[in-house]
Amino acid sequence: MENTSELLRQHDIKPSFTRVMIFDYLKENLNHPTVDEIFQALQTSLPTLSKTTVYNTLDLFIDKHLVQPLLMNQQKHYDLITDPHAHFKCERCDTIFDLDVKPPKLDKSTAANYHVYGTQLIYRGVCEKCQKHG
Amino acid sequence: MENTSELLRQHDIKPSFTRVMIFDYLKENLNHPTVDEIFQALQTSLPTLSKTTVYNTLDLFIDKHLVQPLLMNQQKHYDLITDPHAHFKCERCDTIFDLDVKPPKLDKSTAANYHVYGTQLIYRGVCEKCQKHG
DNA sequence: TATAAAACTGTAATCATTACAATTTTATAA
DNA sequence: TTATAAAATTGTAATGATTACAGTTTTATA
Ligand SMILES: [Mn+2]
Ligand SMILES: [Mn+2]
Ligand SMILES: [Zn+2]
Ligand SMILES: [Zn+2]
Repeated sequence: MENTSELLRQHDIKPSFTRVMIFDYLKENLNHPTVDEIFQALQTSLPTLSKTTVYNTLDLFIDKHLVQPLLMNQQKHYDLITDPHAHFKCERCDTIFDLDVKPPKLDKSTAANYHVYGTQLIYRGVCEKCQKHG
Repeated sequence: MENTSELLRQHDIKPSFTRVMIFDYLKENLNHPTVDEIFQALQTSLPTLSKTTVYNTLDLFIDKHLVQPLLMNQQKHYDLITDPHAHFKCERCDTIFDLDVKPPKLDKSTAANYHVYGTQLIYRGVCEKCQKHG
């Protein structure tokens, strides 16, 4: 168990109470929550929380490369950047599953002209449950 | 040079004039255009074209696995499915560059529970031009 | 030629995200 | 401590890409 405040400071983020709460929520919920899910989950412990703050905080985390946004059709999902892994997006139920597959690193010659922050490997299709149901 | 009408028919799409035009535009413009770009480009040759038709047609192409949507923050970009390749998204100028890298295929055991339509490998970062500019 | 189905159009509604001004909290210095 | 400035947070309004939908045109079929 790591210290969130220290980790945020290491990434040039002042660890306000709200920011720590949002970060810890992401750490304990690696199932790619949306802004609404994060907002609703934290409302009881942070009654004055504003949805704008959730947006701002997540954008800050993304800027500092602590969080990766997963763009879905309807709304963004957020994933703490931990071990490199791939995702499977079900196009029926819009669930994002983790896959234990590492995205390939760009070789030097291909990456020569780019400054690469992060990598996403996404498989699109239909999950088992949705295949059965129809 | 392939015959578009025939190709569409092979994918259960009735090759209307509008659909062929939109498909051919995508074939000749592999730079990941948006709906607005497609719409504006085709307006001169199809003066009565509606933006809704562009949306509907692209959704149809996606359903039939002819086109892959690339989700950006602001709006969707569309890429004809041809040779497997990766993308680099510049987070400053929102350009999507093609990379000559093949996304890895899921091995049988990992893909056991999923029906995989397509794969996306996306590198996020800053392109050369944006690095220089600031 | 009549009828039905499919394709297309135009406008209105949706809704996640952003902009922005006001307020509260936190840091800094007299 | 107290005053002042900076940063963080809030709440509401605006934005804008996408979708819904009803009406119209085109195409297929009998
Ligand atoms: Mn994940
Ligand atoms: Mn491409
Ligand atoms: Zn599913
Ligand atoms: Zn750029």
